[in-house]
Amino acid sequence: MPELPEVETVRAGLEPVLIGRRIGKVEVRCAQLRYPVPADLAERLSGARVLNVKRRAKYLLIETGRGHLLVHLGMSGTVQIVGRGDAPQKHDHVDIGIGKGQIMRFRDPRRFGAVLWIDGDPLAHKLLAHLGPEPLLDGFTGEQMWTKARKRRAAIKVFLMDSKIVVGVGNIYASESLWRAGIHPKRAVGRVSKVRMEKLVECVREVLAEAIAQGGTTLNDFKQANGELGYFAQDLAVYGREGEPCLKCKTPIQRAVLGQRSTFWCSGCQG
DNA sequence: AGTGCGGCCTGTCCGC
DNA sequence: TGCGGACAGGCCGCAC
Repeated sequence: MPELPEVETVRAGLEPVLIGRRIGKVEVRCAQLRYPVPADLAERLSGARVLNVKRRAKYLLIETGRGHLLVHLGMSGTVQIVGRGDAPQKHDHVDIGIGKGQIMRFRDPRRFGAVLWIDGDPLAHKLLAHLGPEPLLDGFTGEQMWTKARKRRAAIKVFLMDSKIVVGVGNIYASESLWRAGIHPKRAVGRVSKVRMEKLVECVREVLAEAIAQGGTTLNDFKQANGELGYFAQDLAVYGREGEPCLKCKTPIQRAVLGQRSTFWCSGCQG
């Protein structure tokens, strides 16, 4: 489910609730996620104070006085703040007591997500150490993208979704950004000019920022930390619109599978 | 080194 | 109504 805007929306929702709270009871009902939830999570976490709620790529990093709790939402994960009396449902795998009768609850039907503990510097962790730049920060530039694209033949859309190139751009926002930039998703990345790469970087930034402003994209099950839905779905120009008219030129939107993922584009606007 | 694919899971929807 | 298959927002690890 969640790409960067969705994870950032969750982060922003958790931040004011969690900072300063002391972690209480930790209950792991199902430890078989993408990676096993550490057996000693409760003993490491219980009693720790939350200092910060951070994000790197699509990873949530909850900083405590003892270390970091890493949460990844995978395809179907949500994190909700609920009351202690709120009975867990089938896929509510991890509950973390946060005081004031509240629980931070991790739900993930498909179990592609992760809940891990990190001692020391989280950026040195194996999962985070080799990630590319954050798309909304200065390290993400057309120049840098263009340089990395030299002599590569991969499709620009697949390249854009490579976390070593840039993080956080998933399947929805890759199609959306390429439509805005007027670049065909199948174009070999080594044949995209520097100028068009700069345009693409600008479009990625715009799309992500607008999606964050709308609270993310809810297609099926995405929810913000407070249970609200995300409203960017109504602003999607190509994703999920196969056969419908392009918003700019009325050409029917095309769909194909690229790198095993559904890809949407307008053959009129994207050369 | 770059590329392409299998696999991890459950739920939903569609055609027969 | 039931059943098989395709598909779904992510991403690691492995072959070539």
